[in-house]
Amino acid sequence: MSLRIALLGLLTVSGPASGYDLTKLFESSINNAWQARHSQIYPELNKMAAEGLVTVEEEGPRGRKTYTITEDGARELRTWLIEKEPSRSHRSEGALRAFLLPTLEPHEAAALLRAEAESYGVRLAELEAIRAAKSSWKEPGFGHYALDLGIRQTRLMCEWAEETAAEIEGSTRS
Amino acid sequence: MSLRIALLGLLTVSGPASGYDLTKLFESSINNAWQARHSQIYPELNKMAAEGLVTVEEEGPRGRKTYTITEDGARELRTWLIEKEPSRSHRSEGALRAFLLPTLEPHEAAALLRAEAESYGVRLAELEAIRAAKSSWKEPGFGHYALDLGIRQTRLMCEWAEETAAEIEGSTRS
DNA sequence: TACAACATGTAACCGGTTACATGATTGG
DNA sequence: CCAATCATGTAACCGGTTACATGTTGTA
Repeated sequence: MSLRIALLGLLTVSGPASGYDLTKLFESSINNAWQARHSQIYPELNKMAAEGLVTVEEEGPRGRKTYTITEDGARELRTWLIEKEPSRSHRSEGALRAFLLPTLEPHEAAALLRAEAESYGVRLAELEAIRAAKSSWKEPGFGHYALDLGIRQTRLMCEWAEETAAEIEGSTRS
Repeated sequence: MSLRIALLGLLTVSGPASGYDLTKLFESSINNAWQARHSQIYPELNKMAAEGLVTVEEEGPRGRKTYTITEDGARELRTWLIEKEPSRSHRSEGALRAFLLPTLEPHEAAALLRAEAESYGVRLAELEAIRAAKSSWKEPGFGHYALDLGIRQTRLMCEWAEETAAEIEGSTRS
């Protein structure tokens, strides 16, 4: 159900857009929260149109269909955000790796964590660059909160990996 | 592929176990990193047995099959941990919600965040209780790192929600 | 003897990925 | 004219969830 919510959200903020536009928007904006390929987006838009959550207001060249969110669609989005309590269960490859660390030799686990910390560090720098680029920019709106959250989470992973590596090395060095 | 990795990890640390045992172990240990139902676990164990990653050493009453990890299985786990670089893409309902916040009125967004902070706070207390119960306990091993990471992540969400609510309220109150 | 817990499986379905397939328009 | 990009779709497959289905053992 979350895919359609994401699409309704994008349509709310971007205004009318085609499936093609939305596919690119997915990649450029919502990417660190959710992902979807065009092969999933197109059929979903058709389903939503059939259910009246979006409408095709105009058809352009190359078969382009421009979708607009309807009142029903906006209501659906709002209801999901406010009334549906967030599901607690989630999958995280990072957490799974954390869980499996003790199956390795301590020096291997520490090395793995150092490498992970390194790569989270790189990612953190990328995200901070994006924020820096946007801050001197117009509307403080879209993706702002999600980006802030993403930066915090990435920083956390980076610090956790570093500290845990140190902890493992510390308790081994005796 | 991660399901089989998780199963191999559990078999490594728990020793030989049945599908039934593993299903319960999933719930009680690895739960905040990954989830799986018995309907997924049983077929996967059969597949892994066919591929030689685990073996059925003994069959007990009620058709109970006790699986043991093989050297091939241990190698598979180790290789995955060390050689496969973590996939960066992940889905997070929490992050999606963050992204969608600006589609709400500021006062609604702030209220939503307060409620989320509240529920993350409850969850945080639960996790800390688990850690406290385990700390005065035996082996500092299993689930330790994953639990620590889970606590940090939950605390982060709690703080982020609280601070973001305050930020939104602050910028509105003019 | 009845109920809870043990124990394993299958089938239908849903969401997501990869790959296949097609064609129109624009710019160099 | 050719290539890149715009633009939409379908089919096969995979991982995961829900529900269905069945039978055994221990214990109150």
